[in-house]
Amino acid sequence: MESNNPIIEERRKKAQTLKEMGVSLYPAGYDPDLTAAEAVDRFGEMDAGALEANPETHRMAGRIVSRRDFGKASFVHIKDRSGRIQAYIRKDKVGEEAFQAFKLMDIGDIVGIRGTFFRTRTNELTLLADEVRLLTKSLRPLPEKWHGLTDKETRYRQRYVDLIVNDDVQKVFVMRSRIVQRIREFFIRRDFLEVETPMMQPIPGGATARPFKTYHNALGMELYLRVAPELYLKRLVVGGLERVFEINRNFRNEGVDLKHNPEFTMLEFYMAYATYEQMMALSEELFLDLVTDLLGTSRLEYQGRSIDFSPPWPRIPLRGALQEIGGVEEGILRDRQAAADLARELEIPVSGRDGLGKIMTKLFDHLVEPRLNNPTFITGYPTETSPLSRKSDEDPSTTDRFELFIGGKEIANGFTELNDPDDQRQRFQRQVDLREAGDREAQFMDEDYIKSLEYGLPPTGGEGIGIDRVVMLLTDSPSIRDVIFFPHMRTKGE
RNA sequence: GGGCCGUUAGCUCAGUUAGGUAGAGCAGCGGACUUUUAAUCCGUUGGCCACAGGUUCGAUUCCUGUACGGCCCA
Repeated sequence: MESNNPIIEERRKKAQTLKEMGVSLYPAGYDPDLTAAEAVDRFGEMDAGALEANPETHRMAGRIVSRRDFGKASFVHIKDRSGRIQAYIRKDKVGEEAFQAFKLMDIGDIVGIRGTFFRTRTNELTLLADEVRLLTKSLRPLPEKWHGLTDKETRYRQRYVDLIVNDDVQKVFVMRSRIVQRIREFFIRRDFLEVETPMMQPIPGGATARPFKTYHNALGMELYLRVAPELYLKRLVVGGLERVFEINRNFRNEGVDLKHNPEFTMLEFYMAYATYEQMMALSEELFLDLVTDLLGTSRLEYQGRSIDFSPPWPRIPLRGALQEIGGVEEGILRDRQAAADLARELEIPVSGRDGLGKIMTKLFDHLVEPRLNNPTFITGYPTETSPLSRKSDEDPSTTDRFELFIGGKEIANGFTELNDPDDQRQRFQRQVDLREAGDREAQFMDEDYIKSLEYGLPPTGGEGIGIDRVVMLLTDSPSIRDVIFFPHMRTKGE
């Protein structure tokens, strides 16, 4: 395809020459005994004299990321999983033949270097090579050292290049891994069981979203990629597992933007005998644990704004938030027509089948959500838009449900679970009616789930947290694509 | 889905004001150089200007469409 690229041609020539010299281009394995970070740990405090007196020899391996040549010597930086370290290769140390071979190695090649440590005149800890071995020949040129790779399309499509060149990228994904690990520990410590439930479901349930459809040949049936694990996890609570959580992928057939990728990672957890109020308290604990452990403070900077995680976090009913923060008059929130008129004024599309509750949530998304910077719970979601939540004992038009907003983004959604099978059937039926009226996001009737409720789901609190968005917050990333290794993009024709 | 913007060397970018078939830095290649770190110095190669049409004597430049991307809105 790019065989006419002169740089690649040049590298293939070098590879050929190396081969002819008897150098293997792709030897098997190596045996490094030290990483860059370990080298700094072990020798970072030693001064030039102490290092000189230290005869320890080590083998290190990594990719050459920079190179400064002299006639009979060269400085390179190699990069391994822990960081970068400089090495100094001298002809008189490695020998004539090896130095000839080294001259044919490029930025991008992966090498193994054995030697002792010393300090340069500029005091940089450096590995003085007595052996350099080619471990993998690289045929493609890397982006330049100074500006690096900034083109977003290339960064996402060729994440491997992004990772080689942009050190901060790896930091984001290391943080992502730590966040997930810390979340696991948090729940396991509280006697939750980590479980896995179907990603392919005959009836996609648990969230209001359009699913992806697929087909199972042997079973001869249509399946959907799950939009949420919720209904399966609650079946497990029916089965007596009482405290379960799952961290896994959900799939939603919707657009791609700064906050949405068609597949994303969700944490859901369910706790028998808990209420949505306890779930809110648990959320505060979880986030405080994450932020203090991983960032060392209860405050973080996100896109230039400071977010303070110190509990307790405000809990504001949806209606109240619309009035106090959104500036909507109370009367409008009692009258479907008035609310719909306001929405249209704000250029928010309203469908004829939207009830007052649905319109209120649309107004909320527009007027209030972007302004909730510090962690805030919004409660009292309309029953109409909450088909799996328990109705409030005080006001059956609302539910025992909350959403958590941080940094102007929806981060979590939790509620006291609806465990009355007859009520659940009616709620599903309402969704089915909406679907028949043309709402492609409406949910399906799930008879087996109702059956499970008929066996008895204990009073239970449940919650879902969007992991990608949490990672965005803790890594100060503006786009969800920055926290997903391979975000979805259109394939490019050749 | 709609609007605006972008796509020029491996990478980062100029150039197109008012049409005359392209330039820099880095990387590469050749040479000098055994403590550099954006190494330095001398020399030098490299382009289907995203793709397809149109206008024109002539298009990277103007027009239309397509693809992909970015940002904003829904």
